[in-house]
Amino acid sequence: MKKTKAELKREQIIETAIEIVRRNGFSRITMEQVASELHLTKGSLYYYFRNKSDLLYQCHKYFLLQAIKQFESVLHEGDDVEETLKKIVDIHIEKAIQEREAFNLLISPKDYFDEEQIKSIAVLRSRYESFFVQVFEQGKADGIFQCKDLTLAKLFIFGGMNWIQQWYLPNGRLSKEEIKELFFTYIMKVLK
Amino acid sequence: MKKTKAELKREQIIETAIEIVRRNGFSRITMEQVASELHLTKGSLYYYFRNKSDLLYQCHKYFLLQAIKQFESVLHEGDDVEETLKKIVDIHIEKAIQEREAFNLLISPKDYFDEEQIKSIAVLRSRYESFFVQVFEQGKADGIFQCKDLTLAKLFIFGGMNWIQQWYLPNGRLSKEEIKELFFTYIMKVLK
Amino acid sequence: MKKTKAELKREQIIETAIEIVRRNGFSRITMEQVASELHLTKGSLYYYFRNKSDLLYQCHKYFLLQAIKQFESVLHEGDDVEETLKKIVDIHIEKAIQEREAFNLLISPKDYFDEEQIKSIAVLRSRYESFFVQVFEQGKADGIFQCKDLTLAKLFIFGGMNWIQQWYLPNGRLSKEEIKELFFTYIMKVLK
Amino acid sequence: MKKTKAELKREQIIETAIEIVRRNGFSRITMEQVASELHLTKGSLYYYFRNKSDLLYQCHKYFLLQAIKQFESVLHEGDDVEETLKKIVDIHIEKAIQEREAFNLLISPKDYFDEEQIKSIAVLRSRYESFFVQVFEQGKADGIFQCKDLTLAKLFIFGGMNWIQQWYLPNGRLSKEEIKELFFTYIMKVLK
DNA sequence: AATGAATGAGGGTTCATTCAT
DNA sequence: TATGAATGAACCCTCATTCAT
Repeated sequence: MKKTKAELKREQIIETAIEIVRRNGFSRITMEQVASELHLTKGSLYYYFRNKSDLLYQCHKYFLLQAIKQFESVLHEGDDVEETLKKIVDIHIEKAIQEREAFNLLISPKDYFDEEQIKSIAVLRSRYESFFVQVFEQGKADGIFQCKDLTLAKLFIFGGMNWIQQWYLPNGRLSKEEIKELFFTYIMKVLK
Repeated sequence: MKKTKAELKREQIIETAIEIVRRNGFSRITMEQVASELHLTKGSLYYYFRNKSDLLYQCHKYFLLQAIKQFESVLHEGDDVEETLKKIVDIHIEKAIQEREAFNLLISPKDYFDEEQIKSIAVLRSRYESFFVQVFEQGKADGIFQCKDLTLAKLFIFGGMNWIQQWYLPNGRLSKEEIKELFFTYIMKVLK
Repeated sequence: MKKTKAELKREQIIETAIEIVRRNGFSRITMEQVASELHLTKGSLYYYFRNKSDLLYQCHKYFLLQAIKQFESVLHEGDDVEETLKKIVDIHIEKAIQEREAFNLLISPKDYFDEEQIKSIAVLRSRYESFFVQVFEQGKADGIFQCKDLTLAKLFIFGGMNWIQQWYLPNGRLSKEEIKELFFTYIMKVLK
Repeated sequence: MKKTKAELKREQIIETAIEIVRRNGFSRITMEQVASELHLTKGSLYYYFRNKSDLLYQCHKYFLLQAIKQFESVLHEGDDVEETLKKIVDIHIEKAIQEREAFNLLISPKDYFDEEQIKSIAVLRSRYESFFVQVFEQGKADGIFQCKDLTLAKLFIFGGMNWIQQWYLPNGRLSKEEIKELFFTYIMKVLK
């Protein structure tokens, strides 16, 4: 189970790349930048990653896995449906706000990756989203949620939350907590 | 009120550019491509637009204005709140689906434009969104909507709708019409 | 002796071009700029001038002729050698300072023009310089100047004066008048 | 104290660039040309220099430093004021004649560089000019030179010498040596 | 493992110039 | 006379990628 040196280095590069995305935005990251931040040369990166797309894909994966882990620990707390939902909504919104740019690693790049990579990402995404799905289904089973087509509702709700990234400003009219609170009520309304 | 030749040409270029965005995506459009598609040389474009950013900005504007016009004609039909809302939701969703990449012209580029342009876009965007806001407010005045914080709700709802662009597939489980129907019910739930 | 309309327009263009050189520098003038300042289009300039080089050449000529006229009126005042020299030195220095950028019209562009134009400019330049030469020769005839090789001395002196353009600053240690005064003494020293 | 390979290459590029300036003139050098002359691609130059302005700045610096070195070795010969002056005047004139276009690296580009670069160039220039200043001051201290305002005189003299570049022709009436000789006498006259 | 050096394809921009109307 | 439209050649610059060492 031990990681090889190369694997550790690979992780280190990924973490640095994510950090850069966080700071400079997804679209503005360059191989040069990643390398120099690690005191490496551009060329060296190609020892660890086939190309830029590959590196970005790994970042994507890494970021999603981290988020999944967070969700898992929440689910283990065994709260009731509503409490659990509140918690994972809070986490997701927190990410959308806090990570802003890196959040794009969680959501889009669509046409950036090849077939293979997209498939693999799709799997992880759906694992990520499954936490919401599970809670929704549980709520349905418990008779709390009567919403038609929970799968579509999930997409609507995700959209609402992810969109935050587009408009949120630190010193806006509402505090982060207020937003979370209100969004939760909207989500509950949709589901009920 | 007649348009000069140059203005017509400018529009033609804008339409071509939008078409290219539709096909290839917002981030992959080049001046070269726009020019060649119009049987012009790169240089000629600069007769009509100061630079790429200017062209893209004009596209943005053009696209938004078109959408606004559509909304206006709907509003003039003078239906009740719910019917009006259904109509503009349909239009917006239709755009998100039909335009896909060009839809990005309606939403994001954030850091691509300069101060001035961003301001001007902000004005148009808010005009676009104001159609929703009006309906929401009317609904509130009519006592139909009890939702707390309609401004935030609007953002939530927009997010939900815009997100469609990310997941919609022509031959998915649900038809376009079914999606519109269901989304409308979600939206109504949020607002009530 | 009347000037045709076209000739007048040509002059007007030349004057505008010189004005632009004055403001923006010799190397940064564009046809576009000249045209727009005259409320013309680029294309129209080519009705009056074969090309940019031609326009610039005409400016050169125009500027030189003006300077020559100034000198002529001074010479007609019939002062003695030293007084005359002081006057034309003052005028030349004044130009170097006041015109700065346009002054380049008086001195260099070397490799900008074609054979024909260069020859023609050479003639005018030498007419311009001849005022100095005349005074020098007169001084020699009068026994005031003993300097070896007045032709070379002239070049040395011109260089000294023209160089002002490179270092002069409006609020420098010395006033314009002081500079003129001192330079005149240097020049006299060289000639004696 | 050894130079790295990269530094050597950088020097080689600089030397090539200077060579091109010598041949084609300061204003007509292009990155493309520099690259092709070195059997490199344009892109490669950007490995060594941040941009064209940077390359040209380095050329400027290189050229000035070479000239300074030459002066230094002359000063170490410990001649008297007049002999030293003759030597550095000869060197300067030699450069003005021999280098012609490249000589512009020594004098003008004014508005081509950024603040930082201009400052750095100013320092080197003043170091270059300081050799003349030193000799002038020594001459004054020795009672040989009575000239008023040596600083201004220096500018006058520099102008006279630099101007050579504008008019010198290899097969002119006077040989290089004659010019140097006569110019020296002019300079001495100004200073005395 | 890592580097240094080089590549090459692209992309944006400027501008003198042309020419039919 | 003048314009509007278009051209095309030049140029600068970026960056992912390669590869011998």
